[in-house]
Amino acid sequence: MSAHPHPSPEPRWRRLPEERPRQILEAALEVFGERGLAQARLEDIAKRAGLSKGTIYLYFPNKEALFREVVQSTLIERIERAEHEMSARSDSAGDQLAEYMREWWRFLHSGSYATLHRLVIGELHAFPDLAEFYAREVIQRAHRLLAGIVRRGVDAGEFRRIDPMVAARMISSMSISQALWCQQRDVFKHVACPANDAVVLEQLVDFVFSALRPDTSTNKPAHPRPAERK
Amino acid sequence: MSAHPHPSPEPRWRRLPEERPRQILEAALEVFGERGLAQARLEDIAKRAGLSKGTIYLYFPNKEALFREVVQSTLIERIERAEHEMSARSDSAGDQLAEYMREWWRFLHSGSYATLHRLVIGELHAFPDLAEFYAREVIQRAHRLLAGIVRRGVDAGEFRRIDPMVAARMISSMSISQALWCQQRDVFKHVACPANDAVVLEQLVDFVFSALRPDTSTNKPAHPRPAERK
Amino acid sequence: MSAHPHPSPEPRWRRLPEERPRQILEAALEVFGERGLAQARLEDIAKRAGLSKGTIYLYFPNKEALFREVVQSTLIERIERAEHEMSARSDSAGDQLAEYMREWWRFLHSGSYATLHRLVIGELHAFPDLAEFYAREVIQRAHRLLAGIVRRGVDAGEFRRIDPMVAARMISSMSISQALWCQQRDVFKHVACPANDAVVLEQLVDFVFSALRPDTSTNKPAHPRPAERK
Amino acid sequence: MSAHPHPSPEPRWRRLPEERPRQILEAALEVFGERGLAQARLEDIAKRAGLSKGTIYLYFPNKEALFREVVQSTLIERIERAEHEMSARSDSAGDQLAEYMREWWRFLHSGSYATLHRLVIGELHAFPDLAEFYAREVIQRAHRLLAGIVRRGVDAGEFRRIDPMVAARMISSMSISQALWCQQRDVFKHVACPANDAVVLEQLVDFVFSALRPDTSTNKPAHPRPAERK
DNA sequence: GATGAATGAGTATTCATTCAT
DNA sequence: GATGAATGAATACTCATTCAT
Repeated sequence: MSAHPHPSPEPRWRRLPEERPRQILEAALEVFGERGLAQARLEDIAKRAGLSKGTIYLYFPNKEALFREVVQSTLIERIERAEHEMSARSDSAGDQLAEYMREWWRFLHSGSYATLHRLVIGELHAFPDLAEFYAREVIQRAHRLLAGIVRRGVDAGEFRRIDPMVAARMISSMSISQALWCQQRDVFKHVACPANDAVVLEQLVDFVFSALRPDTSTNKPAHPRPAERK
Repeated sequence: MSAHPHPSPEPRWRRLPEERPRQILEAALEVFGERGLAQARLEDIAKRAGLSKGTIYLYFPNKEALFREVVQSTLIERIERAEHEMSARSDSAGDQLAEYMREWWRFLHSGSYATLHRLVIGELHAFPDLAEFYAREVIQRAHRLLAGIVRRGVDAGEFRRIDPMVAARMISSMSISQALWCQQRDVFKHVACPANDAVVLEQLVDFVFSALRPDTSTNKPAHPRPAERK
Repeated sequence: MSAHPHPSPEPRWRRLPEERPRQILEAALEVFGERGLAQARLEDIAKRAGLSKGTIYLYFPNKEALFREVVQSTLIERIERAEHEMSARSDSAGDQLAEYMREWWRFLHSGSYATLHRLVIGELHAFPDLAEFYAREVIQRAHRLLAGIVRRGVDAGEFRRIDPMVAARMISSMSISQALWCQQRDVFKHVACPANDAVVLEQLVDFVFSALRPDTSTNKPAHPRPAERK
Repeated sequence: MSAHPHPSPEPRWRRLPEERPRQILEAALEVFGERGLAQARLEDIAKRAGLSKGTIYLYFPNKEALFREVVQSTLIERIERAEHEMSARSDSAGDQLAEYMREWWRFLHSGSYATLHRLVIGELHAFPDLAEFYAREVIQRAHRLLAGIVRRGVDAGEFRRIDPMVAARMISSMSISQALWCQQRDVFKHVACPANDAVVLEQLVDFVFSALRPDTSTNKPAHPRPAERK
């Protein structure tokens, strides 16, 4: 669903120009990522794509539509690529969970994810639809996958009884924040783990598995119910 | 061409110049939050503060400085207010941890936090110093507190042996993401917990306590080590 | 004729404030001189005069009027001071001419003259009346004086037959330009005489006396009449 | 919202982009001349050039740079044009001097010279480099030429012994001031020669030749040395 | 009188968008 | 299709002027 050539109703598939939209989208992602939506000038994007300003308008009706396309098409592409690389599944839910967290981490850890996250959050006020798209197509998708694995683990007795969707939310939320911190270590030096990013992943996996490990005693340590906070 | 404070003919006990900076900062936070830095017009901020354009320049040298001030001063103020409300401490580390998570959640859950988070992340490219400030003064501060509590819990045997800073990072990272999802439920409806926000907090607490509970059985369910880690 | 206190018809002569207008005018001359009319901010003038912005408006209706007053009153004052210092006259026209050129040079050479000249020329487009005032009250006055001296010299046979007004114009025009060059040596280093300013005055006097010296032979060197240029 | 080059519906053989800089510079010279640097609105300049505001910025980075270009390029162009018109030289230094003074007068007498002079003097405080440029490229150039002619005249015995540079300075300084007065007769009516401008030139030439004529009698009418020169 | 906080008209500058070539 | 010169809407910022105190 990329690129609107003109108001004309998609006459024929362009030959070479078929490459144009992708060129433009890639250049746009870079420039939007570096300068933000408002500060990115169409001319810079054109230059980066090796085109001229006017050409962009042959493929996208305006800057806003270009921005939308950049976010949506890049997210989709990255997600699909990530899912494609999902390695063959092991048997145990535990193994699968660890494997998936690793893939997920690799995805989150990429520069383009960090860029898109920033753009989506930063323009949430003007493009709530993009944020929703991102939530639905990226996070929710991960949630479903994670929840499925957890459910099997619970059913198999590998994990303690826990609402699989809750577990999925916990896992993804942790991963997202920390991947961002690691990805932008210079800015988040005060909060990111000082160690190697691979170590962070292990810490995440470790924490999750601890939280999911079955109760051997009955002594889940009672934690205070907030019931009556004054 | 005389000065019109308002079109409305209210004489109003104007002239509380000590209040001006705060008035302006509050209006600016609102407008920046609604439109983003680039789209926020100084004139709108002025109008919202009940002032005129020029007045802003009596207190802030330019839009960028105003933005910085908005972010920094609001963050500080909110953090201080939050810490001030920290309730008296219970004895057990567990109780304390739950209490602190509750406060932290309340803070994260506020509209102004969500707004600031969005602004900081969205302008990270242009104002990395603000993001660093946010990381240092907000997240790192929480990390230290959380880590302290966890350490005591570990020492007291309430919690399993875990690096307190790692635990702190896990707790804060989960909370931050999920608070954001809850805060903007309409946009993140696909990923936020469909239940009440208070329930989310309980899920968080529950998950954390599960992850921290001491190992009674065989130390820990072996989870697969990433075979190919080079 | 300085200062308009208010639209009110000059009620009574202010006591101390009588000093205010002068303070302001002096400060204004400085600031206008340093920055030019457009770049001079009323606030700077006020600060320099040790007053506050609003006070200026008690004495001058607006910036333009202040500018007019600065130019006119300063010119008058400086001219009057200069004429007052005119030394006692000698007998011979030659002596008188040299004396007057010296005084005139001293006047032109002062910083305030250079400043006023710049202001008047620079704002000629907007304040032609000021330029006319300057021409009339400063240059024309000098012309009359010079012409009178020359006339006596011609009558006495000290000088050759020459239209006294023409001679006056020659003398003043040379002096004005060169005084300006000397006054702003740093800028006009390429055209001002490299020697001491006193030397320049001597060169001027010398040149003028050469031009005025009587014809001993009849051989005023014939110079080509432009009559029939191609 | 399409481009309107003019309100008038002339299709006009637009698109001569090579002409743009000149068009703009000419319009700018006019508007700067009429209103001064500060009061000249870029939009007026654009309108006068038959362009729109934004177009100016395709050729000049900002108003200040445009102003610099206007002054420098116009000065250079006018000087070169003037020198180009310098008529073939006669033999005698006297003839040459008169001829050159005529050309110089024609140049000084032009509207564009007067305008530039006003602009340069008026903005001296903000653009001293322009004044220096003017001094170097215009006045100094004339000085060199004049001095050369005078030197030959002195060597040939046509003129009295005089430092040629001093003579050059005298000649140019007189000419500049008086050309300005004549050029703006309405403003300088009190000081400019009431006669025709051609007459003024003749008076100048006459005065200069008188000053340069050789001494036939006792060397020179002693003029009073400033007694009190310390 | 004096002050200086507040006002808002006025403009330089940017850049998405158009369209003649 | 592609280009990039031209356009003009949009806005940050300045500062003369006002007026409540």
